[in-house]
Amino acid sequence: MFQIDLRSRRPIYEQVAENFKRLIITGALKENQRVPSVRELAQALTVNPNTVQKAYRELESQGYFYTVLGQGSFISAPPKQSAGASEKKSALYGQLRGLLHELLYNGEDKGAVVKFVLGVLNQPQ
Amino acid sequence: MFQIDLRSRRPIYEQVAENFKRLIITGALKENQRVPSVRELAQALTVNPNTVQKAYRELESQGYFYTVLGQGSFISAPPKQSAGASEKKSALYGQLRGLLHELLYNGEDKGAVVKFVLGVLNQPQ
Amino acid sequence: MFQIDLRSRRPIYEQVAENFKRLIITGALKENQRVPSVRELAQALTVNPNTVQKAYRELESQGYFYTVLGQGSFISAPPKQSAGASEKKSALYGQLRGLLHELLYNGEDKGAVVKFVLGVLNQPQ
Amino acid sequence: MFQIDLRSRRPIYEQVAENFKRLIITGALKENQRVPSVRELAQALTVNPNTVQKAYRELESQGYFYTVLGQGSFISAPPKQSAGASEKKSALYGQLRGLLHELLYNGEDKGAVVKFVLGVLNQPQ
DNA sequence: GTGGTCTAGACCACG
DNA sequence: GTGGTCTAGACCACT
Repeated sequence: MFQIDLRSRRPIYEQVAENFKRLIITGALKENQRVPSVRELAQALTVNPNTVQKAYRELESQGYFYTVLGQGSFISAPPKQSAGASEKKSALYGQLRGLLHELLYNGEDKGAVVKFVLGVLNQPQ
Repeated sequence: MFQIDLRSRRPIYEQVAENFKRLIITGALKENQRVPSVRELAQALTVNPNTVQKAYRELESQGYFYTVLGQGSFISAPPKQSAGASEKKSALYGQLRGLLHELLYNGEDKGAVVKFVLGVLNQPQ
Repeated sequence: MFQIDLRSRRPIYEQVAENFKRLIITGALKENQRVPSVRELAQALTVNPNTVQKAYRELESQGYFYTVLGQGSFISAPPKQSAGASEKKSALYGQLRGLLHELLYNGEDKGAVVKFVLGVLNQPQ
Repeated sequence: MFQIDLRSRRPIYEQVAENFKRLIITGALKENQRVPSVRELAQALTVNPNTVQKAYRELESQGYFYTVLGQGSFISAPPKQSAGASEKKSALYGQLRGLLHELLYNGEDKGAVVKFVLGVLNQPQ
């Protein structure tokens, strides 16, 4: 499904959660699709089941997963426009600003950045 | 100078370093400008001098600061275009792609994103 | 494992790091081998764990060690031939030139130096 | 005469001493040649006279300089073969071994190293 | 048990 | 006064 880097300073459970978020956000995992069970994934990644469990709990609490008792975990629908959404989006915009500044600071050409952004935004989901 | 969140899970020294990086890449701190002494900043933030020291040390090892013995720490010049730079830039582009996807996933309009990006890129440094 | 000189002007953490580098570049410590835990080594050297930690941290940031959370620190693989490598090698050559001049200045015979160099280079790793 | 790097972590007085040693060892400064006065050199390098003074003291105590009261400092003759010499040479050989290992560890070719060493040793002093 | 963070407080070298 | 080192001791997150 994906690889985790045991050597990374980042906790494994965060890496697992991050990977799921990425797959969901990019559309690789669709709404209501079933995800592997904790034990299956733990075995596949050769990590402790507790670690995967922790990742799933986090994903569920952040609204990316939902769980049906006895059936497993599933991908949630994308968020509706709610009160908290604009708050989250402004946080994302803040990160985006920082990233753009960092690219410029590292000598990247503005045109290249714009081109890249347009390329990403226009690719079909 | 800036605020840190003592309650955050993020280590204090990382927050300090992150804030300095932000101020440097956005151009708020200029080349060769002196930064507060370890003791001064520690007092201002009400943290232990060792903690600030750790942040400064990291900033120095990453090339953002340089130190003159007995005189203090100073802002380094922006990185030259070296061989390692492209590696760093591709990492930044990877983060950028993820961020753009996340904005779209949260229902943000493509036009608004493009507008924001152009706004950031065109503002005078 | 090795000895450090508590009286030396050289910081303890640098001595520790230096010793590990020596063991790594001479091949005494192999890739992926586990190194003593911070606490173990601190006890063995009768220094503070923070001091050993600092050494390990530096070795990690310089690419000699890698860390697996909750499991310990390990020896990294030798560096790939990257762009920055030639820069480092030319620095080493500069030191080598100085060292050779110093040997000659101290009256050492050229033949003896050459013999020594060939001996070191040809010994099996 | 030479440049010092104020940004280096290395103390200025050590840099000054090191530079003199280098010039003496490579034969750029000859026996009995007069060196600049402390004040002259301090002005030329724009550093504190105390710092230059400290460097000169160190060079004198290590036998590279000798001082004639009221006339200034001069370059000493190369060391005769004394009891301490072999001790120093074995230390230099130790450093040499380390340097050679480090070059190999960084992927340098043995032939290139040998060629470099021969080149340095055969160049006229 | 592992590494990582933080504090309090002391001492040193450098300029 | 500046950064740098070190200790003792506490607490936390991860596996």
